[in-house]
Amino acid sequence: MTIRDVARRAGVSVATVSRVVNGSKGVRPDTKRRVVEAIADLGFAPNAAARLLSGGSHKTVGALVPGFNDSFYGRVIRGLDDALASSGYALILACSDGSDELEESQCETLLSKGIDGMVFIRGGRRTDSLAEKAGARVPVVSIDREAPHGLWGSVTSDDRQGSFEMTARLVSMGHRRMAFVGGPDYVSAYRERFRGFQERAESVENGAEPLLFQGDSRYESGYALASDLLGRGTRITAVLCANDYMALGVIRGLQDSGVLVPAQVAVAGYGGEEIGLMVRPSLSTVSQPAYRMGIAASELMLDSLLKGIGMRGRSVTLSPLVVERDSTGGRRSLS
Amino acid sequence: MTIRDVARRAGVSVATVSRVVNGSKGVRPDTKRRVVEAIADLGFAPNAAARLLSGGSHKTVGALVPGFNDSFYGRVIRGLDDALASSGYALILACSDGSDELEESQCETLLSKGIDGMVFIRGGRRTDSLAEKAGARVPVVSIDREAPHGLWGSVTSDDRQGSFEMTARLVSMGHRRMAFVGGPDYVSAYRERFRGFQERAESVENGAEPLLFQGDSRYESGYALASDLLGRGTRITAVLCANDYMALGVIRGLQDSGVLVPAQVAVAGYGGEEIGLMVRPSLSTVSQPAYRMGIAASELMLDSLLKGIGMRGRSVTLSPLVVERDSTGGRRSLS
DNA sequence: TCTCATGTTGTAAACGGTTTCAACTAGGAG
DNA sequence: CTCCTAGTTGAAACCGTTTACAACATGAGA
Repeated sequence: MTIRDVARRAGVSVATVSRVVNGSKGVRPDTKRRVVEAIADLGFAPNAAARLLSGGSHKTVGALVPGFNDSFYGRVIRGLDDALASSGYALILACSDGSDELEESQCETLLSKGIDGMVFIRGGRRTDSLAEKAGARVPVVSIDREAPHGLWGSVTSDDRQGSFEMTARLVSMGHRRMAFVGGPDYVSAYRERFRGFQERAESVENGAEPLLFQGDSRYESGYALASDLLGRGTRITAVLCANDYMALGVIRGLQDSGVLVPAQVAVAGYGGEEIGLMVRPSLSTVSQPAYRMGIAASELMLDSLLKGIGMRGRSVTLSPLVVERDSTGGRRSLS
Repeated sequence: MTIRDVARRAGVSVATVSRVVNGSKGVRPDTKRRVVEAIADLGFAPNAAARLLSGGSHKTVGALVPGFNDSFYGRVIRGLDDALASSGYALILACSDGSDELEESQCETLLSKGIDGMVFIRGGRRTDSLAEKAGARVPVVSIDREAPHGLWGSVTSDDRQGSFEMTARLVSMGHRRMAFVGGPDYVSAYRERFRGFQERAESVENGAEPLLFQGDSRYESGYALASDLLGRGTRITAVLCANDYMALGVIRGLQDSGVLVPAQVAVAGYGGEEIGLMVRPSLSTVSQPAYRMGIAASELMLDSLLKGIGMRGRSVTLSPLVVERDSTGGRRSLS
């Protein structure tokens, strides 16, 4: 079933069929009708590979996602897709499931589909080198991960600021001894979140090292760390976690040890996951502008695709929003 | 940068380069070395479109996902991807975001990438007609949605059975007046879940119509329906929801009205979402074998792709698992 | 030396579209 | 009637690969 079959059936040349299929003008109405009929009769659908080969583009951007557990990814994807779609571009995804090897092969898979651009969302240990390789072929934007030396486009939210502000809120509520539950070190976002915490906490703890507990970003690790938090000599009154799932884990862990949240210990998360509204106590968190990050990444991408603007050094940083809910709400401000 | 450039640089013909690139044998070692060097020097990467056009296949399957809020989708995707990858197939995704129009265009996008097969996960009102169109081009499998007249492959879990069993558990715990919170009617899974509930509940309620409250599958609708549940004359002691998010909403709604869960009203969800473990009371639910559903769908697909087995009438039904946790645990069995 | 099998390499024809350019048509102006 | 222009249409080149087949070289066996 090729364009030639259609041409034969309609009694015209392949060029004419191509024109009809692509809506080019310069085809007489009745000729066009004949062709359209032939297409319908034969159920013809143009071969994408041939089309792509012969000059065109798929008008498609690929995105590599670590997984779908965090609603963050879903919101980013919606932003990406909405903005790309309005310029006629499509988005296809591949899932690395947080594995470094898988990430590499999935990246190759996407690239081999003839995509026009590539978006990396967060990613793992080796994502930078992948992005560099991909960058040699198509424009690249990374989301929620800093591009080393500004080698490609990046969209982040100001994790340091968000963390700083949330910590400041905790301090203003009277907390003096606080702990941070961190995530894997190779995620720049997690490092920044600790930095923001550190910067605000330090000034209030008279030189005591800010307490850092290392988690793996999942609920279970938060749950497990709860007992470590309690085991400390100094009494911790507030905990900021590098993401919402660990925060939930910490809350459950504390509760299962008989500690009241927020009355005895305040707990805050980071990310603005929707689940934070569905739990009791509802979770205080720093909400990431995920949807807008997707939009911003698309805009960077479209600048490059449509206007040929290079990616080098282009980066956008959005501001997160501190959302106070019940998990930090038990204490009244002492100031 | 084409195969011709490489050929020129290595001083061989394009055929030889192609042989080296594809690892075909019949190339002298030193010739091969020269070609490999030329490829490395030039940074050559074969053009996928040309490759695809000239006989090959991408070895790629596409999947259409409604969204990424439910962890169900993530688990299915992992199953799909794992099983496909072990046969050398890749998976690419597109997200319909629950919108019917978007679903159509995304489907077209995937198809136009030259995929070898198509998987529909759940889907919306118009998914069947889309699947039919897609089925004319490539093998199709639908997950968690029945294929009308067995026109293409389908993998479901036995929603009626799961619902029936959970209801039976509630009955055996002494509940006599129960309600069901349903989801959108066009999702066959939701209809089946109601049927299972109905079948078991009827026999215990002396001919009273089983109570059905219609939700939209989201947390908020569950929350909103909680007051309706309370408004009933008859006192409801147990609620089964068509999915976990609505169940969480119902629980929060009841709690906010001062009703104790599970002491006064037992609430169960459906789906086995991971979030069910992170809330208090932890959520009783019917766990869907999502990962295994992904695996099963891949197997159907690979049967068709590798062995040429037709899809018509092929369907797999897996058994869900009743998971009792705290949200139904307050009552002791009266039997 | 001739023949033949074997191993290596090159030529050219697909694959299914898009697009350039030339050719043809019809109609209006001069 | 001739010339020119605008509107349609078709022939053929091209996109970058794979692969069937032909061609050639080499060494062994007769």
